[in-house]
Amino acid sequence: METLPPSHSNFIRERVAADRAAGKHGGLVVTRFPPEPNGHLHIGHAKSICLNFGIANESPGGICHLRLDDTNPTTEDPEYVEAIQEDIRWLGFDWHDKLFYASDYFERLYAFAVTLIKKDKAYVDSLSAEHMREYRGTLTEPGRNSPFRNRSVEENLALFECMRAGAFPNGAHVLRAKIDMASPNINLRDPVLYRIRHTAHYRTGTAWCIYPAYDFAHPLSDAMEGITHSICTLEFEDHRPLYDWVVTEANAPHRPQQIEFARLNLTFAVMSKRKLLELVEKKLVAGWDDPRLPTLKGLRRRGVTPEAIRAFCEHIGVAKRDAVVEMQLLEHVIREDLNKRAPRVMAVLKPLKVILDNYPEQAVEELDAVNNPEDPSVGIRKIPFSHTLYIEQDDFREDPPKQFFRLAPGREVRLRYAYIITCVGVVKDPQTGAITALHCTYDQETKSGASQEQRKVKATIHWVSAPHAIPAEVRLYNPLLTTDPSKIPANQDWTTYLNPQSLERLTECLVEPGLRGVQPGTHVQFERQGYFCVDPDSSAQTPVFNRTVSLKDAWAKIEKSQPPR
RNA sequence: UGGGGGAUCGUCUAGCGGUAGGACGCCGGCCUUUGGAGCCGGCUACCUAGGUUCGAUUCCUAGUCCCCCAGCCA
Repeated sequence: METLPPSHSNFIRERVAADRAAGKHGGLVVTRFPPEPNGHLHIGHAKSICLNFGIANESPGGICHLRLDDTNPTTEDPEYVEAIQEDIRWLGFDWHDKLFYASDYFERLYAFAVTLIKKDKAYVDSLSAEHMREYRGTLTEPGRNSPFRNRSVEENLALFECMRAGAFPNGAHVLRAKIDMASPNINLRDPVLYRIRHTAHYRTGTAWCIYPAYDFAHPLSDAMEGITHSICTLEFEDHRPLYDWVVTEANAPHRPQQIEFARLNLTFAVMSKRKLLELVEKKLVAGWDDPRLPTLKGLRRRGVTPEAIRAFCEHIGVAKRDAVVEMQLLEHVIREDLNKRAPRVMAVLKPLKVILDNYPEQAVEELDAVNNPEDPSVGIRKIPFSHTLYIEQDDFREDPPKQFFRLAPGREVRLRYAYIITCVGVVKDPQTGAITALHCTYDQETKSGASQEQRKVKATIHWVSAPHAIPAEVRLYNPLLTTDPSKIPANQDWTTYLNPQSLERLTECLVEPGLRGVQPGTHVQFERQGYFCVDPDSSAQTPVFNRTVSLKDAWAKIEKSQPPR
């Protein structure tokens, strides 16, 4: 095979294509993305969104519904409903007018339940939760029938009606499917279909005090919407017989096909809803949009574009085996995307003063700098150059190790878009011995672009002009976890694996003057350092930058592999 | 342990009885006024054992290992 088909095929797309070819569902493709509004979307959801919307979009006449799966009023919140929609739109997908709520189906779902009761396929059980658990049996032992399993259809109908009417307290009764308490598939041992919850729902208010369970509401919602392919994650695989049972026994008007795939796992990332919520609630992170989180809001604030996320989802593929994707792959697609679009600028994160002894003290030159070597159409800009500059502390070594090409006493480097300079002196704090400034000389003949200058230097470093630079804050992010989440023992407090260095705030940074007043959300590359995104915390005087991802750093690798000196 | 799934380079992922491919990563080299980007080359894989077949990653059998299920969560 020489080239991959457009939009990497996978076993699900193949099945959908085969169904279409066979004329199943009249050749129609209707998918759905069914989040529960009890948390914010993360990159794992993005995989599902790309799959569901992607498949629909590439099928003629195909459509993907957005359905808020809001059947549990105790955990859900309208705040999430809005946020979910915002995130999906931001990712670049459109459900058109196909926005649905499971809660809108409550009346019809109730009718389906009545149908089931009338067929003697469901009954009201009055066992307590604890007793029900005992009656359910274990993985190896069959369950036992509830003593209430043989209630008459009439009694069940009456009881269920009373449940709806609010005659009973929470937990007094449930509606159960009547399937098989001895089934080797535990999900088929008379699963709960409805439970009593005297809790107001964010959409239906107090209209209901009984709420349908996932296993009942989901297949029927799919069926009512005419979903052809109901794509979900692996843990629902052994619910599929139940899904099919509900559709059949409730006499649903349509039979969707459930297909399961493996959810996304990412190294060093917190992906579980529970843990994400814990981080936010315990204020271990700044909020749902903390740039260290793999939430869509966090990634966006960090500076990851929707295009990069979609490319990532394309790269990781879709299969049924459990997999943990390396963070490096995400970083790669982010760099690939930002390399093409992010304008280059110069910023010094940890400044070291450089005095050019032979440069006129009051002189200022405007130098030409290329905005993006990958995109000539964005042109050039002017940057000021003067007698006093700042360079990166990391770009100078008093005692340079092997293969360190940057500045050192007696050595020369090129200043990007400017001149070649030579280090002629080191100023130290007499007290601490810390290096406070460098004296250098510049070579007038080596001005960038001057055609006569052929001299090669080993390194080019970035800089800013001291009198012109503006102060900035830069936030560097490192993995939130010190290990893969899968390697954390279940009996241990996972928060002990939080990386204390996950956020590094640098407040003494200096950036080139053109960055004054940049709009939040702007992407830039700080030359030689990485891609950064302007944070909403920025003020008119002081921009704040989030490091989206660093540039690949060949020197860091060399240095790491060198024996310690 | 009953049931349901899954095992292909370090990591993702292709393969659909005919030379095991791609991406990330890693290692070299070229190029370079970003140690960036780009370009070139290299590295490493079919869970095990049998069987069917001219030929098996693919089909069959028996194992092994991993994941999921005992919520009135989804």
